[in-house]
Amino acid sequence: MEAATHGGHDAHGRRGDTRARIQQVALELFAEQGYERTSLREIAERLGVTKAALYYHFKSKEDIVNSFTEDYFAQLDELIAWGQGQPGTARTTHELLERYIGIVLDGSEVFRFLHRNQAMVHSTQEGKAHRFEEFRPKMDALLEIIAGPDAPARSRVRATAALFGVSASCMFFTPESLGPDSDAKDITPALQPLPDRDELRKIVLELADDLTRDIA
Amino acid sequence: MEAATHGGHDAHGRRGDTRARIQQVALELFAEQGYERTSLREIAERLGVTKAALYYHFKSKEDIVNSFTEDYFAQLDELIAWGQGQPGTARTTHELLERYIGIVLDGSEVFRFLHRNQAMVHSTQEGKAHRFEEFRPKMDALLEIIAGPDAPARSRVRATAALFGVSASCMFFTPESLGPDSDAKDITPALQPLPDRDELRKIVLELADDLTRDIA
DNA sequence: GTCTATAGACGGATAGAC
DNA sequence: GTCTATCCGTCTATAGAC
Repeated sequence: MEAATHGGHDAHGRRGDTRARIQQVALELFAEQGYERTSLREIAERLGVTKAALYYHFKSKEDIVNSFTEDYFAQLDELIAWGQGQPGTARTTHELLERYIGIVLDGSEVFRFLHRNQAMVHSTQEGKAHRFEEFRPKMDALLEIIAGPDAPARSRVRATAALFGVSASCMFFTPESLGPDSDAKDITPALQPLPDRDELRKIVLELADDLTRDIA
Repeated sequence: MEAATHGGHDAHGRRGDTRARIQQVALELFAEQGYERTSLREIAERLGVTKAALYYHFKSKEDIVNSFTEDYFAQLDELIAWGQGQPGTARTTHELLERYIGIVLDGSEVFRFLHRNQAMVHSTQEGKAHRFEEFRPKMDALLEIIAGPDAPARSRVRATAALFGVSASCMFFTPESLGPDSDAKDITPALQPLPDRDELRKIVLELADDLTRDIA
């Protein structure tokens, strides 16, 4: 990921992949400060370009968001499709959780963004149709695969806690948000030191198993 | 709560408690749509007054928020103080979780607001000092009481999952957001039917116990 | 592909009459 | 306590030059 893919004759450290850089900076700022509190001016400034340049690469502010949520949602869809085709066994639940954890861990910055902009996910006003609205139905689908249809309250609650406990843990114990600058502290004290990725994966999976062990 | 406290000689159905009504409507809208996406104009409109009227009761938009987060935060502070004065036993953890669940359940609308406006909680820009910033440190304090100081990664992750799994569950399985209007559906299908409050409390406490059973 | 300049809307907040 | 009227800032988005 560090080495250049083809030569690397960058002029002043930055190539012509402006589009990707916009996505990267936007995701970072949206996740950190929130979508509404981040203006295009701020994104442009940080990139050393002007607002108008952004509109060459994306047709709107929301379009930037959609560009990096698409991959994430596609992964969830794939997981759901897989889960729905499996028998409703404990083995399926375990594997589903394992894969889900992988997705969250891989896309933890996107997940952080979704988490910190929940308000967007839940209410769409006036024609605006961001892709986020697809988020909740996806979580519901996962819940139903885990708990099964028409499951008792206890099962549904535990499945919910598993999914969200796992998500929150992955997010809090993953320092991906820290850009190249803030290396030291930003991390809440109670979380330190951060476990490494594989250890975290194991701990989180165990915990999710504990929550879903005895449910339908 | 339904009966009037003193006579009830309301003119046209609404008393002079405008301030309380502002809080109520604002909380509802902020929780539903998000803080930034809710304008003072919208709040005023729904109350049948003008923006300027709001400024008689509150000095700013943020001031409205602070007015209803204060109680909630005070309860958390009380809980933390209590927890810090207890021995680090399993019994303490159990009771702490029980009380925490009570707080979240009682103030579930406020909690929903905090959850859906995470971006505000995490980044404060330019002098603005909302009380939210106090939220994360409080959660950290609770985590430390549960896991103990210098606990291994597994303990800290499980404590985190317990706290956030519990919170998310309480929020999702509590229909308090539904105003007087939308009585039927708004609730995500996978959660229905909603368990009653006491059943939910029991289920959630059990789950939290499972997660914190074997940790420091 | 990136810039300057600007349109057009809407936001929070205040002054002062009633 | 509530209203009308208004100020001033910022935002998204676009037009058109280079």
